[in-house]
Amino acid sequence: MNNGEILVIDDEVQIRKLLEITLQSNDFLVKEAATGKEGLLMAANHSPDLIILDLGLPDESGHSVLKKLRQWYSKSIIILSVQSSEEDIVKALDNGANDYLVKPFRTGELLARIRSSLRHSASEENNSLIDCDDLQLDLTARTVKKNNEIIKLTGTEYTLLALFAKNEGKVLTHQYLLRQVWGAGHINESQYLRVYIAQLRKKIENNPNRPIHLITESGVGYRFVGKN
Amino acid sequence: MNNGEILVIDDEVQIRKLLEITLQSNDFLVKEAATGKEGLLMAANHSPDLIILDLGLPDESGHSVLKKLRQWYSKSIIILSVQSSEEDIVKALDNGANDYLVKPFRTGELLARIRSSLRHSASEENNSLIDCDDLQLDLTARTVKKNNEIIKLTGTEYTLLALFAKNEGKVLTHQYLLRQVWGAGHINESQYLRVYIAQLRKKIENNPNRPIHLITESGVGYRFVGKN
DNA sequence: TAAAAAGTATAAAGATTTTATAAAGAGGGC
DNA sequence: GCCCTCTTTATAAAATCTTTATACTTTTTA
Repeated sequence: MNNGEILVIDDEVQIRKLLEITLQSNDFLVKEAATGKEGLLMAANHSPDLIILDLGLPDESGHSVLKKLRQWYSKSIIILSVQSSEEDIVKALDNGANDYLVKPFRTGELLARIRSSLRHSASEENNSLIDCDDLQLDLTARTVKKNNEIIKLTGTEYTLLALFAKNEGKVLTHQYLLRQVWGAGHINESQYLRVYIAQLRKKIENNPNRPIHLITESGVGYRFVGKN
Repeated sequence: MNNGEILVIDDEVQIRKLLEITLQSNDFLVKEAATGKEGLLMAANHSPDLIILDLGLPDESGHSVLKKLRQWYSKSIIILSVQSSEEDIVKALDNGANDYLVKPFRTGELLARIRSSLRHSASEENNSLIDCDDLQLDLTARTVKKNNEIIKLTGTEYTLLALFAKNEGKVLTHQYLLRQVWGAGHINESQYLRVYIAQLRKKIENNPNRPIHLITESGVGYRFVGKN
């Protein structure tokens, strides 16, 4: 059996080995590259189903590799980063990374993210009907239902939720959300976002204190999870 | 067997081929046009049951084709668009498109939308009688009854209500309503709309202060709800 | 590990925008 | 002219957005 081909771009040999063993035992075909240059080459030759990219590469920064990949590669890229460099993570997400993991990571976490990303890119996500377990949103009718009851949302609330739903499973940064919903002039008004996230949770979550749909990624942004 | 005739207006030959194969193998009769001009002509000659229209046409913009079609063509139009142009999609829906698909799309998704659109317009034709709990409209006889009593509506009131009834459950934007009822030159006269909504509520709602049929979506438009 | 710092959640007050409604004025058909 | 409908105006009411204040949680530092 084969779940797909994954390219790992990382200079640390221990990490590469760990990933190789973990992924292979979960029936992924694994390719490895130790430098950015090598990684770009292998990506072009193999066109893998998913790429895991370490931001702390020696020869050229992971950011530059990410940008070069994104010029032609449209499938999922998951980045690895050390805990301290939150800024790097945000920058990478803004540059088109799909998800991130902070080192050291649990392998269960890694596999969950990989599966989520693969599932996501497989279904292409251009639905105008988005159906979670208890939540249903219809982008042409502009309606949101929870357990078949229409939920009344204000214009801003709806815009925000629709944006999340269209990017299910993916972390959206504060900057990105503020730019998309309030416009480029308001990317520093993080408080707006907090207020509206709280309002949405109050309306769509069964228990707003323990949200299962609108998840906080502290220091980075928020993530919408439909089904798990 | 024949499920109906579909006209595809798209300049990309690959897309046309893909649609032709997909649709024909699902027992639709397919006509194709590569330009807007050709598409308008074929639509007039064949009067297809549904039109699939690419917004990115070369000779005249898809929007202009859509507008010209909507001057006489009342069946379903599904638009195709590239992912980036969200503004285009909103504009097209405002101009009377029934649904949209973002390229690249899965063929399953496409077929689902086509079936949904055909089903919808079929039930619209057969049921030119629209029946809510306490409200009944007959689109061919141009009459509206509330609890079996005929309600007297002016021309504008009727046009507006019929438009709502044909789009039950869907939020209709101010722009769209103004364009459909008063014409493109009056899309800024939101006050007309408010006056007529108030008048309609006075006539069709049991309690105009707490409407259950004509729902306000503040900042966006209105939505008509038949039964709940 | 505990304290400090940074980031997040939430309610609620104030400001602004949007909507509702009545009623007066305008225009057209009979 | 009279009646009906449409358009315009004025004002009240409602809804939404923004800001403020404070409590809480997570992350970082020592």
